[in-house]
Amino acid sequence: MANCVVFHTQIASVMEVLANAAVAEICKLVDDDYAVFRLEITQSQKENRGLRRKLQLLELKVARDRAERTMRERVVASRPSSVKILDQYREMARGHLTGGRRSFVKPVRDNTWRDDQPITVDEGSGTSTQQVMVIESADGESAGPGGSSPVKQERTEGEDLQQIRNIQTGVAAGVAPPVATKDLTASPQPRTKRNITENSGTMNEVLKSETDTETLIVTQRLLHTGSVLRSDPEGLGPLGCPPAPGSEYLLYGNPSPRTVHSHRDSCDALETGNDPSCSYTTEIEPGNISLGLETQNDLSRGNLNQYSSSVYSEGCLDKKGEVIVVDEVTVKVEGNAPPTWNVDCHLGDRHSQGRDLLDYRGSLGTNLNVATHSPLHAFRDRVPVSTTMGPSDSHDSIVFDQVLNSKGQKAKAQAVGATSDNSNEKQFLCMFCNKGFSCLQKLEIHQMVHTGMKPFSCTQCHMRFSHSSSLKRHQRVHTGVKPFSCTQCHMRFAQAGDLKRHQRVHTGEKPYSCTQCHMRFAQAGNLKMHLKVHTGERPFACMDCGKRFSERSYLMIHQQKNHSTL
DNA sequence: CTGGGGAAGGGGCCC
DNA sequence: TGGGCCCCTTCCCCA
Repeated sequence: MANCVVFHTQIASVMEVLANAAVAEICKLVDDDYAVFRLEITQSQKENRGLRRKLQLLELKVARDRAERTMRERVVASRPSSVKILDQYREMARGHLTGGRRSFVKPVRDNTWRDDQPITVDEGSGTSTQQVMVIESADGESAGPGGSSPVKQERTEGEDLQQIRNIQTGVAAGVAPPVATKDLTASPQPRTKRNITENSGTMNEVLKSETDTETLIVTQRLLHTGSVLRSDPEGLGPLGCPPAPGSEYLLYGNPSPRTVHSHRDSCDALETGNDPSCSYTTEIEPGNISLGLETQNDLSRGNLNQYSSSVYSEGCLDKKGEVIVVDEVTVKVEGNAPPTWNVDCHLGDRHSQGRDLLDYRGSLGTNLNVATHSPLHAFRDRVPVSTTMGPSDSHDSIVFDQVLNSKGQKAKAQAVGATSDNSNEKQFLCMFCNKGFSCLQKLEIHQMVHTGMKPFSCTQCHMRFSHSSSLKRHQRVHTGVKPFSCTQCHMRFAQAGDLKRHQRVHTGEKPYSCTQCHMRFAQAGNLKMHLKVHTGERPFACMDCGKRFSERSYLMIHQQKNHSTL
């Protein structure tokens, strides 16, 4: 019995020891796990903080962009007709110039600047600057209290503000900066045209007949990837073509090379010795707009479309444009100006003929870091000013971004490679089809085929065109003008080609023959349609009965007759 | 009703 | 800026 008690006692003590050991082990495990968990939690919290910070930055950025966009829209909407504005340089240079340094041109008459003093914005760190030059008349006071114009804007990103201030203050060396850079919140200050004249002596060549009552505002906004006053990498116009003598591509600042220290990329091969460092301005003046800056020397040809054509389609020509070139154009024409040049990009809205764009939509990737020489960026980034733009803009912009982003790198590479070639022929290759063009402006126009961009819009309908001539021809649809009359009959046609085609009726000419039979046709389209007879091609199927037709019109007739519910 | 040809309307795009 | 060519679409007519 006593042994039994002793045995139990021993068992109890062993059990207790074991239990203690187990508890200690458990506690150790718990402590270890707790430490691990705490470490993980700490890391997660850090990640959360970082993400939250990023989110806040993104939200701020979005809000700022939205506010800016709203501001611009208000500006465009409320801009008095007598105001002449050269503005809207929004991130145009994004992608045009990548990395490296950006310089902007010293105002010629600014005494505080030494002639050899470059203003350089280092963007190597990836920080962005934006710069915008705004020239407007004092009439714009009506747009805001105290003459403050909502146009003037300054947008900075992150450290850019400080960078800009450093530039402005540092460069100006404590003296009044060459141009008035104002924050949106800054109280409006009266400006005089001296602001302009102080900026550049060359302005006076353009700013004729200014009145003393006019106030010109020049605001610089450092651009995201370059300056408004950035020198054109190729010494070309906004269309990339050399400004012809007499053209109004304004050389902003002293054209003397000693005053210009501009960023040059690999396109320098096309540079001439005289570095213009020009900043191109296209200034549009609707006919009813009284300008503070007399740049529209002939309002009688104020057909905006003509103007826009001259601006955008004749960059290679020796064309006298009524332009003050400070920057890109802001065009707003509504009302009685028949055609409208929309600065926003219009992607092809054709259904059957916009295949190029549609094809690209599907194949495009996104690369936010690519850059392109294509001024198409300007279209993308510009503020839509035409109220004719439909709600599809955003989508268009997205698509357009995709086009640009995915193809821009290639375009740049091609352009750079082309410019390194001193040959004057076919220097610029289309990034889509590799077709060569001798002029960047021609390339730009050609690339509208691929991008679907249609800057020429009809004010009487929603048709848009990539060529001004197409718009002009289209307008005969509205006017009913048919200048081409048949000498054999009384038929009249709006297009010369229609007349020529019609005359085959009289001549009996049928140049299109079927290879499968002996049928001949006067029109190629009719032959093509006829060929379906041989191929048995019937691509149009009725959704209700499955019957197939060779032509859509047959299908439509069939549906109307047999499935009238449609 | 369907299929097919003739002809015109109109836009894209190059030169 | 316009000419010219090409293309697609649409309408009309007829078998």
